[in-house]
Amino acid sequence: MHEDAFLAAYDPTPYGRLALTVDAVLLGLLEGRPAALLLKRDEPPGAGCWALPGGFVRVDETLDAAAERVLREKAGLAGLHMEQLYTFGALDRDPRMRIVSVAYLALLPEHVFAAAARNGAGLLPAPIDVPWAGEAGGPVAVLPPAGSAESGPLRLAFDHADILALAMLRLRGKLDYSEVGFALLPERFTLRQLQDVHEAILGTALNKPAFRRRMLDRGWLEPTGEREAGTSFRPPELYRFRKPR
Amino acid sequence: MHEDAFLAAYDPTPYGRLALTVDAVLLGLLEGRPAALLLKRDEPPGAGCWALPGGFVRVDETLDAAAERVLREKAGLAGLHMEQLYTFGALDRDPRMRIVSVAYLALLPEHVFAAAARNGAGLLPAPIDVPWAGEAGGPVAVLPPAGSAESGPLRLAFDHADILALAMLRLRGKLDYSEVGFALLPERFTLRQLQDVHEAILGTALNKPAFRRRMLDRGWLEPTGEREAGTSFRPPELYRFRKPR
DNA sequence: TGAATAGTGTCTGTTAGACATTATAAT
DNA sequence: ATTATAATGTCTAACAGACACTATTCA
Repeated sequence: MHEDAFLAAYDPTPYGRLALTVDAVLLGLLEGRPAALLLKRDEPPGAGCWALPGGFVRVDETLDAAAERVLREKAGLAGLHMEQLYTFGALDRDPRMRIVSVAYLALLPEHVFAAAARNGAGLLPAPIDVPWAGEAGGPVAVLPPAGSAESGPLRLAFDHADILALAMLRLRGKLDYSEVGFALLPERFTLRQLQDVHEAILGTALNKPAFRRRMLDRGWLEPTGEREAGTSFRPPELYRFRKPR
Repeated sequence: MHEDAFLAAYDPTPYGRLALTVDAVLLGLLEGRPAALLLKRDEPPGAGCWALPGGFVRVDETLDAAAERVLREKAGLAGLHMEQLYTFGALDRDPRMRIVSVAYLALLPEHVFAAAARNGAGLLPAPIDVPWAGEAGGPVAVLPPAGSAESGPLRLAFDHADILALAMLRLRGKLDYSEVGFALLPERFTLRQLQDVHEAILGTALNKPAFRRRMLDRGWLEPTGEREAGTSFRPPELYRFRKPR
């Protein structure tokens, strides 16, 4: 096959091997706080640390397909919307060899998140401590879930803390104008639950009437006519997310 | 070195070779309209088409470093801010082999853009026709510059039209709340020029008093006290961009 | 009836668009 | 003076935050 002028100067073989992986940030809510699914690493590098589910990109699959495969094989999940987040290419990300990783982000509804934590081998649902640091975001701390044997913030392998921090920042940025807030909730939810999600992700308190107005005016919420049961006070109405056309 | 459980199942070698490149979207303004620097391809694949400057990522350089090297070697430029845009991994992007490409975006001030077009071998500054298609963006058309031998919209090689379209969309999205609008202008500029840049990128007309207020209230503009020369009417004041602290 | 939260009405300050008006330089 | 554009003032509508108020269910 004819080499063209554009690429001829950069024959890759002399420069050695480079591997490509995908890492999946699987976000959900744990007791109303943002949380991620992590895998415990038993062996080096990063033994004893926690890591994002990930895997190598095969030569015959797209990046999106690799991300979906990781989701399926590592977390037992399928059919979720996954969005490419960023590609991490530091030289020393992995001590074994040069590995560039394309990070993906998926948001898991309540019950899906819980089910994945039960079924995915070794998956730990870990709350993310999101410091309020303005637009810049800042480093996140990942805490052990209640009842875990771990103590103190979890140590994350490789640059996975950076990846998680960027995922939270992206989520924050898209929260106000996109539908991501609904992706973390069950099919039917109350406005209070929706506001709790927003507050947990943003790390700030929100004004109740203004939040209600904004959400209802947007036209994405459909009242179900039903109300939440089991409260010891006035039961709130349940809403459903209706896709905007 | 000890293979760990997480990565053991995905030894990359059985899956064949995969190459990683960077492609640079170098945006500037041509007669007040957004434009990109492109390279003419003389040989297949994509002979006769235009392509973004790009090159393979070496095993001992980061993605950012590879993007800067491409900028230097293909466009003769250095010291520009480059931002990672997206990673493109379709299977048939390049007919020769599986190539995943990390796209980068750089914004070139007026004179830098013009100089690069003169000095970069085979670089063509091509105006981008940005259809106003709401938030979704839509496909862009790249037109030949005035005086060019090309006729009709330029044919772009590989998936580079997609990359350009995404770059324009990203630019649009960041225009209102970030400093990107200033990156395309010379050091001193008038408010009218700034508004023209915004209108060209957004594809819509903007309200003049509101635009002035918003820009001045933001505190990023410093009046130089000087005025533009050579006008046949009241000369506008020249402003300078002052970095927010 | 009290407690607790759901849900609403109203006021106010901020901001953007529309439009008219004034300012200033060249000819 | 005329002309063309710069730059500003003012009115109004939309919207968000603050806060108080009413509504509804269970204990």
